[in-house]
Amino acid sequence: MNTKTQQQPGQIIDLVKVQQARRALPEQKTLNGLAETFKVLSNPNRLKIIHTLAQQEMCVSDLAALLDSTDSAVSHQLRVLRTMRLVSYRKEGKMAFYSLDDQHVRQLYDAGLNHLTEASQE
Amino acid sequence: MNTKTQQQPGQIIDLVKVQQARRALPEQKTLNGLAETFKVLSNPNRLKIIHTLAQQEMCVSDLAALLDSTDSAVSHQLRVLRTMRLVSYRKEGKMAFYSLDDQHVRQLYDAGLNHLTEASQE
DNA sequence: TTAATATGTGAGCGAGTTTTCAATTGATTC
DNA sequence: GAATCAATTGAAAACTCGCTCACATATTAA
Repeated sequence: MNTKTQQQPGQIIDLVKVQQARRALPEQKTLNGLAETFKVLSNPNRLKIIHTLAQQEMCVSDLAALLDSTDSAVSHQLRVLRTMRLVSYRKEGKMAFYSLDDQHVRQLYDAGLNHLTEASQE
Repeated sequence: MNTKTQQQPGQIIDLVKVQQARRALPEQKTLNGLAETFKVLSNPNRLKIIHTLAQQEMCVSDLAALLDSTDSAVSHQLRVLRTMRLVSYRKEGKMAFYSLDDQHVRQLYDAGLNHLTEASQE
């Protein structure tokens, strides 16, 4: 009659393997944090910001010029990075000078660059 | 009249700094590739898949059970990973056993985990 | 005070992503 | 053959992202 075409969970093939794999996984909270960290690095414009601010501080309008973007768009991106505590800024008059405030992200960025160049050599 | 409230490019403050920063940036192509690589790691379920397949092969329905997801959703994710050549699989009867096929991603994943745990210790 | 400039913000739109749903394929079993 | 099962697929729904636009805020200059 109407027993629905079983798009339900699905059958487990090797229960022991699944249980063992589940134990080997990091906590969900950890994975979420990790995904968030990678997500912030998953956009070319944010990568440019991170790359640049790792070397020197820069104000919003100069970043906008560098990225061929608008002040507003950059400001939105900087808010994301600020919220994640990856950048900090100092105010000078009407200007805000941003700089990178997290070495881990910087190292991940470098690791990514290295792996990319290594991978392309194969 | 109607001179629009200057949401245009915006004024450059320090031209030299912008030019110098521009020279220091990697090529756009490189940044796009880098962003792509990080994007694949920006989802908790894909991280679980990568973590698991780095240690052992597993079939689709067991992965679905492990992720508390459906066979279909997992199959879609695996197609993404397959397209990026991060996983490969062998067929055995009606089952497909997937495994990780890219050490770079694995290393980036590990680097991310390390940095996350280091960061939380501060 | 008025104007100009640098930055910040909320709403909303279009594009992209991930899941769901329904159906299909290919292998196995009866 | 028909039934069952693992996996895959295509389309649409649901959700997320990054941008633009219009406006707000804050500082400085006239």
